[in-house]
Amino acid sequence: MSGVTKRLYIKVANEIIEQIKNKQYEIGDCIPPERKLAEQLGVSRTVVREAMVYLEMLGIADIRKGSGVFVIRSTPKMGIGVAPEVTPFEILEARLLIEPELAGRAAENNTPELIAELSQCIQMMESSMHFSEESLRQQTSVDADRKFHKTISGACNNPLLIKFYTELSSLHMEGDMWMRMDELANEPAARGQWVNDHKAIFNQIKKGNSEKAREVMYQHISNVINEIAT
Amino acid sequence: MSGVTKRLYIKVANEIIEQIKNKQYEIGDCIPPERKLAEQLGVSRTVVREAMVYLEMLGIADIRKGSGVFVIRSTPKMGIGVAPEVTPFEILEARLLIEPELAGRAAENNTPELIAELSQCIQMMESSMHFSEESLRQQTSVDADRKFHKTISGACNNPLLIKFYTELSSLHMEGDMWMRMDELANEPAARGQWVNDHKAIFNQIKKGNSEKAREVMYQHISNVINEIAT
DNA sequence: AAGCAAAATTGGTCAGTACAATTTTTTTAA
DNA sequence: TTAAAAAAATTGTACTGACCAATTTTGCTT
Repeated sequence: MSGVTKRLYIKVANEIIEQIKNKQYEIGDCIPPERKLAEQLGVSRTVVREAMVYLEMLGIADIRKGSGVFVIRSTPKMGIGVAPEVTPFEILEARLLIEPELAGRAAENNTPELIAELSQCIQMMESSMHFSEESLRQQTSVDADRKFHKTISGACNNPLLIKFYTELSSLHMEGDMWMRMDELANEPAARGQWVNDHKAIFNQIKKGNSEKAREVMYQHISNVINEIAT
Repeated sequence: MSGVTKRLYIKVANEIIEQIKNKQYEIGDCIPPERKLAEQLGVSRTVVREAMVYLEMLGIADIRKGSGVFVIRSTPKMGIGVAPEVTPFEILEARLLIEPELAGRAAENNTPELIAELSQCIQMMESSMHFSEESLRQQTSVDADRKFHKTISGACNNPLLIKFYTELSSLHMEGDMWMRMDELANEPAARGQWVNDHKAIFNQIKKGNSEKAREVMYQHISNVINEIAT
């Protein structure tokens, strides 16, 4: 084990993970009971329990009351792990790959409900353009944009792709990406382009033209990249 | 809060998350101290602490000794969250989207080190074909395949895409996907095709032809899908 | 008003106790 | 001898009270 860790339970958890990787405990085995672990590692049962909560979240341990703690895997399960450091540009690169596929799939699964939802988003975008109050206008257009893209992702019929999009989306909201995108959406010229992009995407999805839908979505993300880059 | 949850700390954590979403605590605020929370929710401080470990892992809480627990976000940060239920076919669909892009980018960043590593993988694959011992043959070829694709992903210069590939890869290893892929790789005919696919990918990356690299990778994944589907 | 020291607050850790679910052992009866 | 039932041991779950360490707040001194 390396480095100084703030909380003890992290140390304990890492210790156990290391032991698992060293094949001291195989997958399917159960690790020593809390009381023994506490004694072995020279810590209280409290921190061992916290370490178990940690290992359980990582998907490494399966805790069974009355039986013991069993090893499921040696590395954190998918969906869990450190989030990589990413730049806004890298996010957009990933969107450029993922979103056209989502749009294409949405076009292939263009149910009336989907069309209705997307149509509502477009209406929101258009009406927001004439709002007098600036802050409300921004909020409305941002909300509409998020819902538009999220709705499309939901229609792709592949939970993995949905998850990938969700991760991308959450990254946007974390940083100041949205603010910068709002800024550009503020300039009336860009604003028009922005709404037109979404309309084009909507129309191709509505028509069920998946190939075109992919194209216009690609173009849309490209536009966003260009406008942010300038 | 809905449903019966086994562990108390999950209940407590969900309760707090709900309160955050209901704007009882804003982002940046600090939630009540452990002792008060324990009293309010009618549980012991122990389970409140476990709930805090949970919230900290979710990226929702920032725990500062001596100060308090501060709210960072209202939803789990990227990279954290339940893994969706996916079928093998959905995994391959996602690979069909991601991996050609990775191959294309690898072709654009084809450093000598990359070529050397990939070349090594190809050699492993070829030599494994003549192994007499069956189990060793399988293990070697599977290892080589994993390393080949992983190496390519590492060359894409985008941590997000790397993470996506890593998640896909981990999903493969969880289920029995690899076993099925091994089965098909066992049949000598498919085995030759399989090695040829990788050679073709390698050659295009080596040549720096990103467009062709995308194509052959797409073809490779498609082949895998077809052979598994039959 | 500014600086500093004491006190209060708050998370981190510990030890011990009781309880509930499960597993193992022992007992009992066929 | 075997199989079912009962008892005991094991193991995770939860609670309590105490003490420590880092931080913040308070209040006093200058």
